[in-house]
Amino acid sequence: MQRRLTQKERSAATKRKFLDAAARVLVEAGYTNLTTTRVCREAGMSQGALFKHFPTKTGLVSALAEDLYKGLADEYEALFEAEGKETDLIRKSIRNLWTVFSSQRQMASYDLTMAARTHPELRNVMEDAVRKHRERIEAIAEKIRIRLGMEKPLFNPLADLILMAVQGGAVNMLAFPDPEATEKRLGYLEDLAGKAAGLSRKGPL
Amino acid sequence: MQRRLTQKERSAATKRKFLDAAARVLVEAGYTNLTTTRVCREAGMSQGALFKHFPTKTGLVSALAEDLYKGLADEYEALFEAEGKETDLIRKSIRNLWTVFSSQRQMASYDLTMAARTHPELRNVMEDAVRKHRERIEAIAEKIRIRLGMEKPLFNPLADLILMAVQGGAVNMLAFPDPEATEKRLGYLEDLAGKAAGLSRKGPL
DNA sequence: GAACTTAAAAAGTGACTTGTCACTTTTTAA
DNA sequence: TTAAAAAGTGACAAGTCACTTTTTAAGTTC
Repeated sequence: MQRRLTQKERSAATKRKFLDAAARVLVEAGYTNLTTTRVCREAGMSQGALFKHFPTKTGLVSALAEDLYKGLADEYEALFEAEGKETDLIRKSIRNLWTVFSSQRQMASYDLTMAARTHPELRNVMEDAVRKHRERIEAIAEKIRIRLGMEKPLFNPLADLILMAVQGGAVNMLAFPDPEATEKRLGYLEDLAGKAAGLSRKGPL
Repeated sequence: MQRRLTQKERSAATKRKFLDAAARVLVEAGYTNLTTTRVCREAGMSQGALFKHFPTKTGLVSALAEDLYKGLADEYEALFEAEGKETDLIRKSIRNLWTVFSSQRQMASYDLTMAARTHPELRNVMEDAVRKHRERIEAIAEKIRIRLGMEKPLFNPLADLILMAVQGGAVNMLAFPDPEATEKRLGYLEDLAGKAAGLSRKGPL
């Protein structure tokens, strides 16, 4: 027997339903097809309910953007924690980064990023979300640096480049998947990082 | 006195007008706001004229995608040719790549890329255009490799990584510009490439 | 449990979308 | 010169969009 929900719970649950539905629509159909009508259908709710909780479509999309980026950083942190104190940290960190940046959720985020470019209100929200997201990723990178015992002047540029490359690889891959080429390029990245780390005692790369 | 145009010329000129107008709309307003009405207004032509030359919106957008990618590769080739036999080829090649990949035209292409993800017909066209584009860029990379006298096993992974990183940097920059961070990261890339090239006589990186 | 408040559903509304159609103007060919 | 073909016009049909208004149901308070 299901206990009856309070208004607050009902409200929160409905909001969540809409955000999850919107994320699914975004992944499946892209921002072009992210209509309020479709989100409502996906959520199994009415238009009225949507506009009660998110007075404008921009409001919904902004909330979605924040939710997506929070989820991405959470996921990366969880993957990092799950590694424990294992060896081969560099390789695994790159794989983790790749896992996150090639996910459906990231794809949805890129879709929103492109939309935000010409949508000032959404843009402001996303600029903020992206900055916070980046800070969380950099915080993890710093932990990795300490574990590896690498110096900042060597590690930081390397980490920056790896992040750039993973992002570039991901945006390509998400649009036009090519698993073989992707795997090859990930290998290059791992080699580079491995060599650079190996050289760390002998001076900068 | 303006000489009369043949039908072929008239037709070609009009098509070009629509393609250029569509590109401008795409850059200024994004794919979300790329409507046939707006393209016609921008081109100073009627709706009927547009649909005479491009029977569907998808047709117009597909033609636009091909046109954009062709323009991007042309631009990169032109920059490469303009370099002549100068020194500092690596640094300049990275800058050239960056120039192309951070251009308005590239931004428009990314917008279309995201749209194509959930638009099968456009997707097919773009997959093709992107492949051709990549081949042209790789052909130039090969010329650079020969000039540098580097071995393929060293150069090709490096070039791949640089391309990935430039793409990643560009997609970030186009959406959320940060000239300072961008310049810093470009510097990292140049350092990496320079060091790798410098090591080429002593074996792989 | 009656009175009140909030949530959700149902049924609009007007603006905007792609694509069409009947018609005019320009170019070509005989 | 004239008939046919091609290019271009602009109003409009059919449908979808974001959002509102009206009605019903659920939850809260006295």
